[in-house]
Amino acid sequence: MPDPMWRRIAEDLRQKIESGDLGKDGVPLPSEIELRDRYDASRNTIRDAVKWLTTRGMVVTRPGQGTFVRQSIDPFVTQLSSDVTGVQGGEGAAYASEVKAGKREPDASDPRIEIQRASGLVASELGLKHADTIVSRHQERFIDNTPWSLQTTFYPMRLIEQGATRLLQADTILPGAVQYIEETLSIKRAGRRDRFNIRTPDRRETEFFALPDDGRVAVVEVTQTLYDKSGNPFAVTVTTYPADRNQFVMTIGTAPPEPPGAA
Amino acid sequence: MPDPMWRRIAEDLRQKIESGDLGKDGVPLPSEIELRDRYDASRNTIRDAVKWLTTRGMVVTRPGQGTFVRQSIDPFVTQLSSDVTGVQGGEGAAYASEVKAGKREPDASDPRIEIQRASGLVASELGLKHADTIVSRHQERFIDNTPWSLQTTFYPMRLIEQGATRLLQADTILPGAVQYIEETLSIKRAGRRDRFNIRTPDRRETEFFALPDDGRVAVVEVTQTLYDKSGNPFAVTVTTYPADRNQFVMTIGTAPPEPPGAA
DNA sequence: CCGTATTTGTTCGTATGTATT
DNA sequence: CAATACATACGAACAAATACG
Repeated sequence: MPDPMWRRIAEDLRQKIESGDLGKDGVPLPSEIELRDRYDASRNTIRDAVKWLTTRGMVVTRPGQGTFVRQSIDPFVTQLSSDVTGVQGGEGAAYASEVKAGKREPDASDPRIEIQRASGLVASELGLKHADTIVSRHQERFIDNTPWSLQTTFYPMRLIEQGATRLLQADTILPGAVQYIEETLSIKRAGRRDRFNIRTPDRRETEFFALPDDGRVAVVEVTQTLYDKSGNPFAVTVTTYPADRNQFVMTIGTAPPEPPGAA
Repeated sequence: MPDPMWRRIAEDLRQKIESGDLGKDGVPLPSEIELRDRYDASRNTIRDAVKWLTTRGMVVTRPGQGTFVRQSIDPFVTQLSSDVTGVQGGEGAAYASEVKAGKREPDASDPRIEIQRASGLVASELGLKHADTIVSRHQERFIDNTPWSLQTTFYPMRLIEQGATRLLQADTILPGAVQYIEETLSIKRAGRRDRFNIRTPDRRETEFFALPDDGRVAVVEVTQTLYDKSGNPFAVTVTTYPADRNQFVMTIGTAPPEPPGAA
C-alpha cells in the first residue's frame, strides 16, 4: 500500500524545506493554489499536507498572509535543578537561571492576583479541604519578547494570615515569592515534587502562545509542589510551556557543563 | 465571531463524553453518518470535530469499526529519581520501580543488538568522534500488555573491548545492563543528565504505539546520559513514550509519598 | 479610509478506497 | 460476498484576515 497522496506531498515539502530549497526561516511557501497546480492535487489535499508540516512545527500558517518556513528555531532550554532550593520558576530575576546562558532576555508581566476556593488538584496538592481559601498569582512570561510560559502559583490563605501579606500585592516580588515567604515566616523549603504532563492547550494557552486552534501542538504542564521540613506543602506552581519550542534538562551529580548545541 | 461549527460540535461531544452520556470507556460513538444527521452538518465537519477529540485522547477511531470513547485512562506514572543511581530505565526488573505501585505489570522484549557508527546526537553525547563504533540495544516495553515505551541504549565499543562482552548478547541483562558494566569494569555512575523533548512520532513509533498517523499525538523523548566519576559519558539511553498516557514525576528532598490519585 | 486582490479557514456535497464484521 | 465504518480525494463556494493601491 503506497502512502496517501497528502502524505507523499508532505514528505516532499519536508525534504525541500530541510534542504533549503524552499528558502530559509520566514520565507513564504507557495500559496495553496499554486501548490495545488504544482502537485496536481486538490486544495484540500494540499491543506492536509501543510497541516502535517505545521504539526511538526516546520511551517506556520497565518490567515490572509500565507504559510511560512520555520527552520529549526533553537529551543528554550529549561534547567530543572536537582537541588531542593533550585528555582523552577521564581517570579523575579531568579528564574533567569532557567534560561540557557546566552543572549536570551527573559521578562514577565505583573502578576494577576486572585482569591479563590481550592478545587481538585490544588486542594489535593496543598493538602487542603475542598473550598478552603487560597491566593493565586498568575504571570505571563516571555523570552526575547516571544511568549514563553504561563505560570500560576497557589498559596494557602494561612500564609497571609501569618503575615506574608505581600503575596497580595500585584507586583513582582524580588527576588522571588518563595524566598519572601521563607524570610517572613521562617518556612524553609525541604522538599519538592515536579510533575510533568503533556496535554493539548486550552483556549487561553492557544491564544497566548499563538498555537493552531485544533490542538495539534501540545503544551507541557509542570506542576511543582514545595514542602517544608515537616513535609507539609505550602505552595503549588503550575507552569505551561508550548511543546514546540522548549526542552527540559535535569542534571544530577557529577556531569560536565551543557555541551554546545546538543539536541 | 462564534466558534466554527466543527468546534461547537466537538465541545458538545466532549461534554457528553465527560458526563458519561455517550457511555463509558470502550463504547462506540454514533457513526459519522449518524452524527452528520444528528448535528445537521456535513460528514467532513463531523470528522473535523472527531479529529479534535482524538487529538485530546478522548476517543480513538478504528477504520472499519468505529470511534470509541476513551475515558480518562489512568496514566502511567514514571518516577524520575533524583538520585544518581536511580533507574530511569533499566533493562531488567529494576525498571519496575518506574511504574507506579499497583497491579501494573511491566514487560519487555528481548533486546535487538546492533553495531553502528555513532552519528550526530549519540556521538556528541558520548563524546565520540563521528563514525566511531558503538553498540546499541533496543527494546520494546509494555505495561499490562499495552505498548508503553521504546528504548535504545548506546554504548561506546570500548566498553566491550574492555571486557563487557555480555552487552552483545541478545537477551535481557538482569538486574540491568548498567549495573553489569559497573560490576564488570568498575565504572561507577557519578552523574546523570536527562533531557526531555516533545516531538511528533516517527513511523516506527506511530505503528508501535498505534497513534494516529498525522502526528496529532506527541511522544516524549527522554535522553539520559550517564557519567563516571571523571565526568566521562559511558552510556546514552533514549526512551520514547506516547504523550497521551504518561506522566513523569520527580521528587527531591523531603516530600510525602505520592498522594493517592493525584493528577 | 475604502475597495480590491490575495491567502487561508470553513463548510458543503460527492465519489471511491480500505478495513472489519 | 455484502454491509458498515472510517480514510482519502476531488471540486466548489463563501467567509475572514491581511496587504496594498
